[in-house]
Amino acid sequence: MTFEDILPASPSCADCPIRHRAVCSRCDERELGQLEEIKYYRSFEAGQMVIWSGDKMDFVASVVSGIATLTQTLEDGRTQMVGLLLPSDFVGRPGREFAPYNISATTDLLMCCFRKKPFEEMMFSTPHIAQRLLEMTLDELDSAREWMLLLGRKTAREKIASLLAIVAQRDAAVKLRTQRGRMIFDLPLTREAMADYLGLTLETVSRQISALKREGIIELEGKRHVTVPDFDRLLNEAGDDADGGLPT
Amino acid sequence: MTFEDILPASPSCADCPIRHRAVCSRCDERELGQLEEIKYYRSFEAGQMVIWSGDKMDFVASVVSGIATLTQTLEDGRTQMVGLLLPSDFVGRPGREFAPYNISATTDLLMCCFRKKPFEEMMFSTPHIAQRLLEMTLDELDSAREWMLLLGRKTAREKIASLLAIVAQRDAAVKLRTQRGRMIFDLPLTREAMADYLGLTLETVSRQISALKREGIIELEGKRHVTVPDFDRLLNEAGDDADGGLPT
DNA sequence: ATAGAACCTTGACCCAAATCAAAGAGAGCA
DNA sequence: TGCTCTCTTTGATTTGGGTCAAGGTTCTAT
Repeated sequence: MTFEDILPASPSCADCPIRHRAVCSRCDERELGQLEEIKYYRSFEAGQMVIWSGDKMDFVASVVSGIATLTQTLEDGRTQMVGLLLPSDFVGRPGREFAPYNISATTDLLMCCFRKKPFEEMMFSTPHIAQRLLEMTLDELDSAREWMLLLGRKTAREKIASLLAIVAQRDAAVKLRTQRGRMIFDLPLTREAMADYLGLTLETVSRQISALKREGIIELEGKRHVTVPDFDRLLNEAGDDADGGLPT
Repeated sequence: MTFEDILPASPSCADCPIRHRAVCSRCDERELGQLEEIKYYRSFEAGQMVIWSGDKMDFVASVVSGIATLTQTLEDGRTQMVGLLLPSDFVGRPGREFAPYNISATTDLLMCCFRKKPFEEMMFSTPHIAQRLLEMTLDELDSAREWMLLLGRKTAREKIASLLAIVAQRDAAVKLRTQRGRMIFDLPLTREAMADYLGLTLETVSRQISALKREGIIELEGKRHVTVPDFDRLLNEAGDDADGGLPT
């Protein structure tokens, strides 16, 4: 499976794997050629570490398929997820040598990587790429801050509803349909990973999901397959009208 | 009082008010002249709103003196601070038309503003400025994510200790001395503002400050004037060895 | 000086979510 | 078919921090 299977090609930029959130909506032939030269693929198994916080990170990358998470931990093991990488998301920090978080694959993961040095050189010589990167970073910052509001002020139920709403919307976006009625998708995270994302325990996550199910706000088939019969009703439980916004 | 009183001038860039965290460590004469043409000062009284979330924001700016906060709120009034602007901090979003958060002055505030349009033009034609802005935005993102760990996983006591440690370090940095022993500074925030920053209630903030005082980890004179007799001991209460990191 | 407002502290009580514990459900495999 | 491992659910109990309430401080204005 390649990114082609997951994301429809942009006609002007068919072979650029990071065209969706990154540099390529305005790439010309020369730039595409340059990107082609410095790109390579890496795949990871579910549970595998992509990079440890503090390690040297000599690439930037785009998620082709699978899910990765960015996490931070305290010394005693308490962990907080600070970002979730879904297909088409970009990760990497031009101008930074070391990774600031743990990045790990929660499912099998395929990433399209670019060597950092040449990527940076390209960025410095190509204004629209630097602009695009700044724009992306500002998007991430907005998402991180929206998540701060969730972590600091929302109840457990609101947190769960917000997460479900965001995953549902991301899923709908990937499938190229935006709807506000019935939505069906698979949760890409374990209860524990959700807990780490929301600043809760896994038991609380489980209980709140059960409660939403009991009340008919969601339907569950197995542990992961979710049907949302009425998206607006779910959104209503999320504590705001926020149209999504998730860290990275 | 001008920024000159607060921040030492960089010799190569004496008149550029955003030299410290923004664009000017490598500015040449021509660029300085351009900045001079588009800059203006705005002052605000304590409690005044600088801008409302969603409003058009046609400037970028640097804090000269005073404190400003970035906040987000839910419809029912629960509010979460997502950033704290201290002297020398930069605020603004090249390429964005509308403000994503409320910005308000918590003390009297002086900002050095640049009209956005010409600032952006300058950025697009000057590679080192775009790079510097990207770097700054990545710093903010790291700080926001560090704050996510605090909001999601730290106890009330650890939150307070973390905030005190950060304010102490920022204060020491402005005074151009870095120390790890005795530190003396004034809290720039009310108990309520601290609560909004930390995702707590003001009563809990007050109780935890009292507890730290009772145990001799801090000394208080009045409500705001703090002495930290042993900085390492305070840091120890913060739950990690983190060397600061605060949302902008 | 005095009144009022804004801010802060402390106490009593309560509750949402954490913790501790045990048992179910699926998936893979021998 | 049953075994085992991982993930999930549910129950019982505890607790950190929220809520409600009453005073205390400090500052400003008169």
